[in-house]
Amino acid sequence: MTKAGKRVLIVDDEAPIREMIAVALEMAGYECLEAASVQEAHSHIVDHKPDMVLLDWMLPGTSGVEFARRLKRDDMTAEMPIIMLTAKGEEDNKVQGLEAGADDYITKPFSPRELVARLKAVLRRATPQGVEEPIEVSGLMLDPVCHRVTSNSKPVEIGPTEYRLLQFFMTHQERAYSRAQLLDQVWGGNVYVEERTVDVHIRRLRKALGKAHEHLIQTVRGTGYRFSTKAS
Amino acid sequence: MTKAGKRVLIVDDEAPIREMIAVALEMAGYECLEAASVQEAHSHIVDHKPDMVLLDWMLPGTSGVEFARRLKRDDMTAEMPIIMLTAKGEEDNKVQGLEAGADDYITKPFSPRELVARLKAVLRRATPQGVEEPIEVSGLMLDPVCHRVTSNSKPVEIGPTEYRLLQFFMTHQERAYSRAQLLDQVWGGNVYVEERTVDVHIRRLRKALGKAHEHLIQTVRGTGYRFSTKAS
DNA sequence: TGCCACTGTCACATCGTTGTAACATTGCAC
DNA sequence: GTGCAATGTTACAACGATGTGACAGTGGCA
Repeated sequence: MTKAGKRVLIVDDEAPIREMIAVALEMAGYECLEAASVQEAHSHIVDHKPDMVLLDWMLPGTSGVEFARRLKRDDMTAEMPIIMLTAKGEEDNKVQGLEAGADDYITKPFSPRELVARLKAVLRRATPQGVEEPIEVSGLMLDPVCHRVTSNSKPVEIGPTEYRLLQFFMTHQERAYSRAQLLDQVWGGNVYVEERTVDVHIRRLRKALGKAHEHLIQTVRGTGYRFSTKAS
Repeated sequence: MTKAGKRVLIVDDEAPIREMIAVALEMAGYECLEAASVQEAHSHIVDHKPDMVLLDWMLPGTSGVEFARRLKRDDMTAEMPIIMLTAKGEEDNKVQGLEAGADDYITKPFSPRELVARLKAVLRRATPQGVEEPIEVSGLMLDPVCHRVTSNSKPVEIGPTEYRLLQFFMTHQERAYSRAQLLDQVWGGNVYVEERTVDVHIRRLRKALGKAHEHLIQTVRGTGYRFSTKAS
């Protein structure tokens, strides 16, 4: 699953565009499914469980946005990353698209290179599929299903960013990450945020974890941070 | 390498613009090279091997796109990230630019802040981290991934410089290095520090390693130091 | 509309690290 | 052994990196 090319479902009513995208993705090592309509897309999703969806804005019948919203509402597909495609000049749609739950947004026309890059970024960010097990480290527990964190059974109140940060750390223990890497992994590749912002969120996270567990997040001077149970 | 300011080549035929960009980047800690033409750019690339290129769309002679394409075709420069600059209203160029291999695309006028942010993001993405294996020598272990050193499984507290020094030694065992060579390799070529500074850091490193492993760092009188498992 | 949670950024405080000098010790040549 | 140069050791001030609190902007929600 990690090694094998991920399955990407391409939903667009124009065959040539689908084809072009498919070729580009296959060259990059992805496996492609194509759908011209929402109905077709739906059956592909049920049958083949793609790892992500490339969704055109304009579709006959149900619009792309509506479909995206539907996918996000359904438990079965809520975790599936979506990239929306839209024609030039409809930049305004961006907001709607992202609000509907899309993970990224590309304006047509786009280069294959850009497409693959964004797709990679989105997939990288996407949480591993399947049943997500709670992670527990010496009394600190993060439950992805309930989206909840407890420290020695006491609930920990943290914002979304701190949650993602903690989740990343708990799924990548012991390893040191630079601020830049954390921005990539936790914030997403294409945002422009100061590196110092990471420090602030680290601080917030530590504070929320309290004395019981703040030591798990270690500063690696001159490099970044690390989540580790071993003393530094 | 990571720490040192990256070298950025600015290619634009208008001197004031180049200058403005250069000032912004230098304030952000980057080293700038400027070129007014493709020819000039080319020789800069050959001579100074910049880490990335800021390329104006409009250039006398060979166009920016053409130059970008050329860079991507050449093995030597294929990996070099490119950000294209273009005047407002030429949005259509975006596709061509990205297809030519540009990694990002900025529309003039832009804020220095945006420029630096994007540049950072592109550089971040372009620097892949290799899979680095831990190195172990008779109970002394250095793990580059975790950025951690242990002596017989007990953590060793050292600063960044001592860490780099130890890493260098462990990847270059048995060989004697002069203070000058160590400054070159560990501190980086273009810094001026007293050679005696090396002695101090050697001392700090030995102290941190403790009796168990300090003997691995041997003094080569009249020459420098050596990391060796054999007794001197 | 106003409230509230969250985010990103800044300014300032704090702490670790760094390079250097000054002095102590060692080893070698004579 | 003596003298000298090389190296070990320590202390310290300057600097840079990180911690910390405050703030304004944003968007959701009642």
